[in-house]
Amino acid sequence: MSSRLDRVDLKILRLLQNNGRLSNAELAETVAISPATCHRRTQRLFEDGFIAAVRAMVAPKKVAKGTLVMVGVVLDRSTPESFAIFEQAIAKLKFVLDCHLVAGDFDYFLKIRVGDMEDFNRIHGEQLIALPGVRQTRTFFVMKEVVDNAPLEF
Amino acid sequence: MSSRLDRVDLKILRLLQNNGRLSNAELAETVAISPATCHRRTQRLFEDGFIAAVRAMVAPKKVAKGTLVMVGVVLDRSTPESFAIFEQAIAKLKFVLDCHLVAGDFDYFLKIRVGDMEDFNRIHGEQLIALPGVRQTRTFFVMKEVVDNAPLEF
DNA sequence: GATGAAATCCGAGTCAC
DNA sequence: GTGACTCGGATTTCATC
Repeated sequence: MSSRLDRVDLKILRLLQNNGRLSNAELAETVAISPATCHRRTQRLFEDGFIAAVRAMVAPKKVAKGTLVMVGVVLDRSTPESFAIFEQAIAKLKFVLDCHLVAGDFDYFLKIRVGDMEDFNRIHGEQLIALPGVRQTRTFFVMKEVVDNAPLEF
Repeated sequence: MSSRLDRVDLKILRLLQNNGRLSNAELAETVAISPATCHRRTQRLFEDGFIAAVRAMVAPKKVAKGTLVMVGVVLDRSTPESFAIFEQAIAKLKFVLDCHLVAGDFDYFLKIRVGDMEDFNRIHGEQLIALPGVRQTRTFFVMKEVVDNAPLEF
């Protein structure tokens, strides 16, 4: 099923991670194999699921999503049912970039992108605390994005 | 400098965000304009910085980075100097995907990807608590990734 | 079973309009 | 903004190891 990766595969993965628009010809030259082979290798990386997707990273500030907020969520009850219902509801909120079930003082951690603080306050009041089973939320406004979404190192 | 976006531009942005490998021809057909026009539009979106980058999303589990951890960090002192030194040091740690300066109970929030818990424990002991000015860290192991890195909605 | 050379075909990028 | 034209790359075929 999941075949192993050799040096060349890893090189291709890293190159495409840094620039998903590299042409097959450029890739082939950089990793020093023929275009035909490179094409086959790359195709296999997609087919075998090593590359989940290729995405254009839209600059958040350019589309009025310049404000980042982290939110810790505690539910009323820690039952599988509560979790399932909460997760279903979360999936519909498009401003939620991350939602992770965690061990510790919170049940969930959310990473949210909105236009500004006012925007967030409205969303918080109307949508977050209204989520099923939410006992409390703790909001951490991001004052500075030091590293956001760094490429995976492997 | 930062020109306005019309319907067509927004469509192109959203399409490329969902599939950064769409050819210009496919794009043009989907948004119902000529390839030449589409090409110029897309080029402009890059030049004007609306698309910061195009990246292949490598499946973390496939490259032994299947364990996600959120870490809250408190520094000894909340001075600009402490912050600057900490941020400089963080930038060198390749396993840190996110690092955000936040308002609230913590100074920084980190999002970290490692191979497994053992891996994290080593890193925590050897690298995280050793970061300059760190008073304490609070670790939140992610037990379930409900939503990770969802595409931006705009 | 993988590779690279060659051959075909299609899209990128540029032009005039 | 469109349509046409040219060139280079994507993709397939095939012989080879």
